[in-house]
Amino acid sequence: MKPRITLKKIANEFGVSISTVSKALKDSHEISEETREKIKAFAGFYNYKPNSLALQLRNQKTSVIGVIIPEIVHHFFSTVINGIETYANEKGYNVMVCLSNESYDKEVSNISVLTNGSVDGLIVSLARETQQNQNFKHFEALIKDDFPLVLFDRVKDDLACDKVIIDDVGGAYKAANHLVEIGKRRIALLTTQDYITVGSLRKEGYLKSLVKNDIGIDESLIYKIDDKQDLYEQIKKVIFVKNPPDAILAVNEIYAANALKIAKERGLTIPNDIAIIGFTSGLISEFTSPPLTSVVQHGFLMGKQTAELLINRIEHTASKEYQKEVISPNLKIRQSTLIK
Amino acid sequence: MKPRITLKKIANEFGVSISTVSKALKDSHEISEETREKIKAFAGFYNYKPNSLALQLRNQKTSVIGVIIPEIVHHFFSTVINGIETYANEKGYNVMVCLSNESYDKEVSNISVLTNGSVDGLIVSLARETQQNQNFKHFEALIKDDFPLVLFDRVKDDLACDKVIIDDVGGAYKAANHLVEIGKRRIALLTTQDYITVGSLRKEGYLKSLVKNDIGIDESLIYKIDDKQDLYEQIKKVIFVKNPPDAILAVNEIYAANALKIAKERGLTIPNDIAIIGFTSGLISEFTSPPLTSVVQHGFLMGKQTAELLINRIEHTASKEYQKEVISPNLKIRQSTLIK
DNA sequence: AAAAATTCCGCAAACGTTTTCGTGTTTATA
DNA sequence: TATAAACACGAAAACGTTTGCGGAATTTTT
Repeated sequence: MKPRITLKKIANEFGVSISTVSKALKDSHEISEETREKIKAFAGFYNYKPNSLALQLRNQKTSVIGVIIPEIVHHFFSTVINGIETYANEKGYNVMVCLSNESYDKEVSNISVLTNGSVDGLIVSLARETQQNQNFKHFEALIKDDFPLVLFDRVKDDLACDKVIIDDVGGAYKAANHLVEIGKRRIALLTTQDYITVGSLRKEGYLKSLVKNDIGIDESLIYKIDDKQDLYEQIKKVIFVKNPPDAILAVNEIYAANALKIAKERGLTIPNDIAIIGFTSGLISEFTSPPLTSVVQHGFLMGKQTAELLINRIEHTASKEYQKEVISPNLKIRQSTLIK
Repeated sequence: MKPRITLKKIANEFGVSISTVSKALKDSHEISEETREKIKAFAGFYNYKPNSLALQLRNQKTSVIGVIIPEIVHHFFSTVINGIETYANEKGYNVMVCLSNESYDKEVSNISVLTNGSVDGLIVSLARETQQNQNFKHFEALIKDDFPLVLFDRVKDDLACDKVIIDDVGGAYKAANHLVEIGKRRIALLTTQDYITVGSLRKEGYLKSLVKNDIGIDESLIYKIDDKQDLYEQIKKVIFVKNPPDAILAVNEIYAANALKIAKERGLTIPNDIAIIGFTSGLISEFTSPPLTSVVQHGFLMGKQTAELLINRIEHTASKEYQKEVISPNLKIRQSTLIK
């Protein structure tokens, strides 16, 4: 790579000082018009751009936001990043993306790398492992130093920082109510292992709905899927039973789509024999047949709000108190729950 | 945010010079063990980390890779980023992601921002607008300065830089051949507007296959979809005709999934009445019914190779010549082309 | 006891920028 | 003609780090 042109080189070219060049390029009245013009012409010709690192160091500000997410090949997370990027860009920030790959160690090391001065603030969604081992020392250290930090989606409640979450309880509640309204009583829940916060919150909404609708809770209808094992086989055990449920609420799109596929394999008609709803973030639900009714999550909005909270923090326009913003999901009704 | 601890502060604490502190922390033999230990203890206690900006400025190296893609809410691009991130991380680099949103202006400004010293190299996939207006001045400027640059997927051939592309011609060729093999003759092509390179390359493969299989080319079977208009209506015109095609080759997943949906609406059986293949990058094809045969694109591998080329460039371990790596897509056969 | 070697540390430059303050020269004012 | 003002520019510090070199003090060698 060719060495970039600097103020010093321009200064040498004209036999003036660095400060003169700097001022000339900023159209300072301190510099004569003649000098100004020739310096600007020269700089323009060589496409001079101030070195960003030098500026960042001097101004003690990078205008970069660090984002750490568990994975990026995931419609929900990429949608959130899109929201973050959009808002951040409007405000003159760039985005540095790091992946924890659900690993605690990677999350810790990402945080360590990003907080060495290269970003002004951090947006994080917790790795699965972190949620599992409940070790938050790396975040507590940040908080102790008042480092601008916003958690989204997968958060830890007692950490003193801004948070943006989906109303998972409400979403599951709405979805389960909908299933009851179309006449279903034996509603199975396909959820995650307990330590995944969103999974247990959605379970909470599901239970709340059953109680409200005077439907007894049948623990045998609650299936905790293990993501590390074969999905298909696990979900098969939900449907290939003597007396299958008449509805399924799945906490994500993949579970729902698999359930749909398996139900059809068993010859059940949808939604009459069995209705299915999934939490969604992607496009799968739209293209299954029948298309799946879904709880949609507004990832873009979430990203924007997350970025907004963070930038307010960075620029000290935030209130002293930490905020927790809750985004309500929508129920998008499609044919998998549409009884004629 | 609390001010971070610096060498200077540690130096003041012990009444020694900054260089002494720096050396002590690096276990230099120039510093007495006593001084070394107390400085290290103090630094450790306050969790000292060298300021990355200062290091970057001094070393003239950021260890950051800039990535500019048209959009991120897209399975293919997020998979590529995943590959880039994985490889870059192994090599000690971080990744800064910017979105052009298919806009020429945004692409130009992203490049301008990223090349002001904040990244060591750039990975780009061209915005749609850039492909349209064929203006590559911003890249030519980079190339003139020998700035490390790698283009992937949506590339411009005559730019003098490394490139990684999918063998789109070969992929479409394979796919069309497969359709012929299962007995189809009236194969419609759902492609993009001409200026999208991948669209026209896939068209090329399609045509090549027809020629090879002695099937006459019927221009009326080639549909150029406009992404800015309603997909559903456009694709409807392909299938709701007097004499619909007996197969469809779609240049992306969404076109294919829509075609499938519409074909079913028209009461056609798949694959007997009409077989469908799509280029894919996402999960939709797996969950449609029947599942769609797809040309799969190996985005992760693409990302890794792209990052590898770039880092070799940055670290001068690359050969003088620019490389063009071609990744062959696979044909994943599913029920939409499986004739019993 | 003198010379040489070793130990321990500080100075200063370098990376590239901005900005305050100072200074010498020219021009305008009294 | 002396003084004040205006003009045009430079020096230097600051952001935080690394590192070659020099030097004082101590220790070892001859």
